[in-house]
Amino acid sequence: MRKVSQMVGVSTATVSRALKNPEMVLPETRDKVLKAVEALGYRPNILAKNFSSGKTQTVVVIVTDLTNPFFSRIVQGVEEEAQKLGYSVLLGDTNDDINRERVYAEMVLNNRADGLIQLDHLFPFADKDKEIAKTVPMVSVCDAIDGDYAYPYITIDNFAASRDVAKHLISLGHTKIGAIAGRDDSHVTSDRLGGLMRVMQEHSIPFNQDWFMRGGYTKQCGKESMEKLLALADRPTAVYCFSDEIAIGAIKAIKNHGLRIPEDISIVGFDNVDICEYMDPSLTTVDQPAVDMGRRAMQILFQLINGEPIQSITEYKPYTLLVRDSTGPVPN
Amino acid sequence: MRKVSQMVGVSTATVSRALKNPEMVLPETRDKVLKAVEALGYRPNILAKNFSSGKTQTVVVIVTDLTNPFFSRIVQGVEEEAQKLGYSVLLGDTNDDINRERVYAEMVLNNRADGLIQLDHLFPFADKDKEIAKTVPMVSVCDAIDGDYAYPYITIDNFAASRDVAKHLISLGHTKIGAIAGRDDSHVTSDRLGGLMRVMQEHSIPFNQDWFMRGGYTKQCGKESMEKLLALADRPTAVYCFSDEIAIGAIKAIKNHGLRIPEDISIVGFDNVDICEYMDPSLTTVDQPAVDMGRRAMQILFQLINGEPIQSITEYKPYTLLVRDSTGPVPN
DNA sequence: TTGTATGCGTTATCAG
DNA sequence: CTGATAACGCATACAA
Repeated sequence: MRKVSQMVGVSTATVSRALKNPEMVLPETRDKVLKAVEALGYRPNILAKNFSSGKTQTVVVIVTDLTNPFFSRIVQGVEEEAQKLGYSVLLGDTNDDINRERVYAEMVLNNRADGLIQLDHLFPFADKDKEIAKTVPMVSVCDAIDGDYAYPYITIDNFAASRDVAKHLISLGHTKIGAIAGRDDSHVTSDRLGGLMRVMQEHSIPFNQDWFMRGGYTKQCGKESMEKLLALADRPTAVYCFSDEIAIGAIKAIKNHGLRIPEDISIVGFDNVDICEYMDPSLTTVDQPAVDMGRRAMQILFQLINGEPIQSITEYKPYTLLVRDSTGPVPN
Repeated sequence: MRKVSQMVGVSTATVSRALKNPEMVLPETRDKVLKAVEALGYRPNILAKNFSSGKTQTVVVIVTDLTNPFFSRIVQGVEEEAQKLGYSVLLGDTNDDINRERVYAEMVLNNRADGLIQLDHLFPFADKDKEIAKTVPMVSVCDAIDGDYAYPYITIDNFAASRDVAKHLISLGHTKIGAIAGRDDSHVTSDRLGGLMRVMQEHSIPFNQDWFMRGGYTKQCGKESMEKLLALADRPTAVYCFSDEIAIGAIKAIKNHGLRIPEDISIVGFDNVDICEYMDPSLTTVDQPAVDMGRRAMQILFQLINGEPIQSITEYKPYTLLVRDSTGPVPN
């Protein structure tokens, strides 16, 4: 910048103004400065800018598993919006490791980032940082952050979505309904389970605890859980999987077992990732607007960072039950 | 930091040394400093550190489509290694938009990042930055950067892998072999196509240009390409897809068309993403060690950033042809 | 409108 | 071994 100012014969302050507040500078001077900038190939040093301003124009996104396409689509949404708002995205794939979660959360405390988007329900900070963490801009997607915090979050109405799933299965004649959940400690899980149980109860259908499995959101977990269900003497005729990944694993287990979908067992997934349409059979699932949720999370984080007021802590996005070929009438 | 120094009664320089070069400071002083740091909850301001050092300890990863699980696994590898080496990863999902590519590439020129990992073969910088770009630490994965550059890259021997695929199909009796490529302008494509054609030639099998389709690496493109092949009067009995995503789309098209795999048409994929094993039929594919490739790219980038010598521009990783159920004997 | 001067937090240099 | 001080590049308050 000094070189530019010398070349034009003005002060560095003028150069700075010409670039950042063009209207504060004579058009004539401005043009000369811009020409010199061009000629010298000057690039503002963002490090200095950040240092001086105390802002990084960067946000951290914490995700447990980037290979889950539902999460990667949310990240895409976050990033798209971040770029529009002039922010960069630091990726934090934790691989379910709590220590890495801490590392990424610390980035906000260290001024490496201005805010945090959590695609999980865990409070990512260490206990000793609890207090200071209350002041950091953070938004979560899908679920509220565990504990007594007031961070905003974007989600869908999991309870209502589950009711729709339950009604769909019951309308097909199913009464022996099982479920495979991803985690056993999140609101998402309890809301989805709650919606399912409520509707079953309304129809006087008993809920069999033996048909409720818990594990991760992965294909592998889905396969293992389904294998356990298949080993039961009395099996469910429909299984509601709390993610498409789980459903994919479950379907594999069922086919390995020599059974057909949906003739022998109906399967419902959750998320509506791309692959659902390409599955055989195509997967009945609940569509979550992943990209939109990511975008919206970034918008709200932006407001938080800039001290703007937030309308509401919880923001619900629309969901849709997509009935495809993996669900069918109950077998006789 | 000033507070800490005042509390202990030393200078800020001593505090800095106690934290960064503990051996340069009396153990006694050091302990006092560390205690004060703890007591005051002092956190080094990374912005200031970066500014002072001119380094960001950050790298940018440019990826065209994060939802492709092959890419997201490479990114996972990059990130894992980056964290080990003390670096953060700025994510740059370009969605095939050349402008976004530029934006991310500029981050290195602006001192927002110290290096760049390109998961694509495009030269990401604008023409005007061509010269300066030659000095930036950059590594690519899968393919060499287009143009006359000497950036290191990590890949597999695509030519040899394709030869293995071709031999496998020919050993099953196939002579009518088609292919669906992702792009028509990369080394990856020409190497894979070259390996296939070479082996066919060695077996005096003609290569039919009508059976060679080009498009993106997506499921959608795979489906569309396959539909065109199916519409042909004379169809291939085996189709080699240059990504698993393409293969998934192709399989859907074949099933929609009422044909069976592999009884009517054999399908080979590429990459060995997780879903391959869960497909019906499970997908014959070429395994690429995605996580390793990402890790290694980060290691080499690290060397580049630190001015260490690179052994070789090209680094080949081992691949494996995994024969599963989507390939079978040629139909009569 | 423009120039001068200062500060941001850390590290490095040099002196003590 | 430790203290004082300069320097990094930019933005801005204040002066002219």
